[in-house]
Amino acid sequence: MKRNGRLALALHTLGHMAHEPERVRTSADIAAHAGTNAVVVRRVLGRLREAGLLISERGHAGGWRLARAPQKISLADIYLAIDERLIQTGEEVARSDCSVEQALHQRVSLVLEDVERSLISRLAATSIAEMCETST
Amino acid sequence: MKRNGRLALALHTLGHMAHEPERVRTSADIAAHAGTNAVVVRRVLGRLREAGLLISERGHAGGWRLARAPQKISLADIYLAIDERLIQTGEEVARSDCSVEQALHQRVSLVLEDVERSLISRLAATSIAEMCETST
DNA sequence: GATTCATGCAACATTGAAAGTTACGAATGG
DNA sequence: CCATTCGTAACTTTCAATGTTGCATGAATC
Repeated sequence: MKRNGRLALALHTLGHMAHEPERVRTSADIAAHAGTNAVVVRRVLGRLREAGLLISERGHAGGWRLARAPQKISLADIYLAIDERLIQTGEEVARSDCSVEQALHQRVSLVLEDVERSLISRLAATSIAEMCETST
Repeated sequence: MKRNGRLALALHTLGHMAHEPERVRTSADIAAHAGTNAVVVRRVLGRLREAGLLISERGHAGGWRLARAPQKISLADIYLAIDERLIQTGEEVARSDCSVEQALHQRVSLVLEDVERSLISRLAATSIAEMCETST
């Protein structure tokens, strides 16, 4: 898989799940479809499970399925569950004895946080259910 | 230096330059102040020169200086000159025989491009001259 | 002109995070 | 009991950013 992989994998997979919510998928199936590895899938989807978006079951008929109706899962839910920010905030490089550095960091961080909030609210406006309608 | 290094280095350096526009700085000086390497500095500032923000001169009294008044250089100018987008667009992974993938990509890209535009217009509102006023 | 200082640039090495892989344990159903 | 599937740890691979070295070029000074 390319870069930015976790979020892309999560969105893609949940998109398909929204299309057939009843179907239970194994990590191996998902990995094959996404062209990646089952362990990677478990790593990524594990975060979504922790966030309450997915349910996983072990054993013979086990696998992954949505934890709630696809209409109730937004792109923002997924974005927040995967800890992979599209907007690189200035990190923690903040402290510095250089006043220019500090002023700069403060100003830029403010803008970035604002932009991030805006991004999230835009993503929150679309559910994964709407995604597959669009693709029909 | 940490991650996100090019943009941070560029902003930091131009911030200082705005403070003392007349002073010509060598790559070595800038590198020492930023805790990095002179070649890295030249690589990064080279982009700003190509974008017309900086002027570099070789030889004995050579070095780097602003190409125009600091009031005329915005944070957006720097952001655009450094080809390091804070907003990771979906790259070129677009083409795929999977309709869910395509619908997803299209939707997310639209939002990201919009957010990117918004970021740039916010950055354009601040000049590097204003940055050092703030730090005074 | 020789020397010195600085950038320009190419080639290589280092680093670090993400992805991929292997291996094994635990749980579930037949 | 056995096949299946997730959970997780440990290790390897990959790749881009950064750092490093070396040398050519240009400009000022002697």
